[in-house]
Amino acid sequence: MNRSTRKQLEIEHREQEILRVAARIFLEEGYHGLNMDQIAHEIGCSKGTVYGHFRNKEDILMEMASRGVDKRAEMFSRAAAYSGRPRERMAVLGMSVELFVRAFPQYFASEIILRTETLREKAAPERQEFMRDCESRCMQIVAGLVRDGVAAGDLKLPEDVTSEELAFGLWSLTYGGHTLVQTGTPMKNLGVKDPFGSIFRNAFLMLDGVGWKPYSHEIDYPQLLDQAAETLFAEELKLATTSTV
Amino acid sequence: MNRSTRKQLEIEHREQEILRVAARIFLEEGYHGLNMDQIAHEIGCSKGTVYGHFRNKEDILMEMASRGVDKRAEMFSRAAAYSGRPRERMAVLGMSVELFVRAFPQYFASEIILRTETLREKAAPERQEFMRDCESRCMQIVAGLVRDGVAAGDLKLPEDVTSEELAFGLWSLTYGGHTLVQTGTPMKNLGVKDPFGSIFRNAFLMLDGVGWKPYSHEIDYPQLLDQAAETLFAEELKLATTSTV
DNA sequence: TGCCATGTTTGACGATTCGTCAATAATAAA
DNA sequence: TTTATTATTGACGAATCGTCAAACATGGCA
Repeated sequence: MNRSTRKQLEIEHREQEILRVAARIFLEEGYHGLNMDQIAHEIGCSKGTVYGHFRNKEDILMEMASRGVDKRAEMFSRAAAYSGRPRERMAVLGMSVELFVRAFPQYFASEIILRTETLREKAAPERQEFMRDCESRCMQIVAGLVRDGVAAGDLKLPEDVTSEELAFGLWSLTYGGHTLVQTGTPMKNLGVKDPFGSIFRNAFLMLDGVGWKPYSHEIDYPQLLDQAAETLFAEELKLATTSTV
Repeated sequence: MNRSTRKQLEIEHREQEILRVAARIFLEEGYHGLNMDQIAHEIGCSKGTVYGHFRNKEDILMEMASRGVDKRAEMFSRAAAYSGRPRERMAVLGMSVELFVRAFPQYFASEIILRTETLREKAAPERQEFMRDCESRCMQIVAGLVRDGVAAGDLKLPEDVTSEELAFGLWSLTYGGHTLVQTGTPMKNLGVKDPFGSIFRNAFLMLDGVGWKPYSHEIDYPQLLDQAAETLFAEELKLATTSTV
């Protein structure tokens, strides 16, 4: 290994360090608590060096959010490749969203804050682009599962609804639901005892509404999901349970 | 009118002015473009005076967001009191959300940014409380409509779904959907030609899924909604169309 | 009217964070 | 060893924050 490569590696390693430290600070101290001087201080380099990697705070958050969505896309792939009928695999995919949000709250929180456009656009264009790619991949996997269902004859889409539009609906519902939950909205007081389960059941209503078989009452979904969680997402499951307790 | 009352009115009037100016700046320049010095300068008073009304930027945004949700609750009431069967009224209510988002983009944008908890909690506790009240009222109206449907025998809730949980589902779906749309997510590229319509149709799928009659294909909903928009929301409709063009 | 008590407004101030860039240091090539 | 290139530093100016002692306005009273 020559010197130039070693240096390269050191620089790449620092990028990971910046993100690791930033994620911790962001989770603990929030948007305003996250600042470039502290990051630099904690990883033991100067502010200028941090700015060599990222344009600003939002650029760091965008990288963090993208990695989250990238991770989610990867979880979606695993779910989509699971055994069973398309709707069952969709249920597993839905479960993976909950697992993701609980296992990586910092990723999800960075996604939420970047839904404000004027913050989002402060990030480097390449990172914005990468974020869109990751989101697109997630959409494609979900829409693909819908198409699988159609191909298998398990559902017939209404003529005014495409598979992408149904995927968009599921995305809206889960994004919105988990955001409302994550933001201390006092769901308990509003009569929603089990918000996570509720998001799930509402997604099921949507799929029932489009006539996607087997309907939610026709299969023992809880058992299916427990099984799949153990098999496909053992690691994330562990993270999800430790980070909540 | 004695002088002390006049002074009172002047102070209250200034609070409106602050919000009016802040909304404009926030819409045009975003979160970081909104700053206390500029607000003070534009309404012609000192910064200290602005701080007499609001603790900080987030406090202003919280007031703005609350007024938006309050407005929405008021629109919901009108929709819920419209003529027709409960599901038809629910459709009208759903339409009012789209109208709201398009007519008052600044209100909705402030709601989105305050979904980040560390920003939200910088606002004065009373304002946070007021915000929760407004949200709760919206939920109650929606859940009430669901109960009306049940009472009318138009739907039977599954035993694991309460009317509040269904309302939460609709809230998640519309909040999430409009947020994804409002944040330059390139829906067109993702295969969603008509995002607003898509949110609507997905909500319909959910209601179909729970077996709420009359089903979406059984009624001429577009005609119903056009009619209701003219009758109930003439003013908002005008705002929505001018602000988009 | 003039004077005082009360409440309101002001803007200068210290503190914090941002993002830059000329100077310095480290590394690779000759 | 010398030189060229590349990476790192941290002091700096600019922007914004939130505060508060001093200045100002108001209304009641002699």
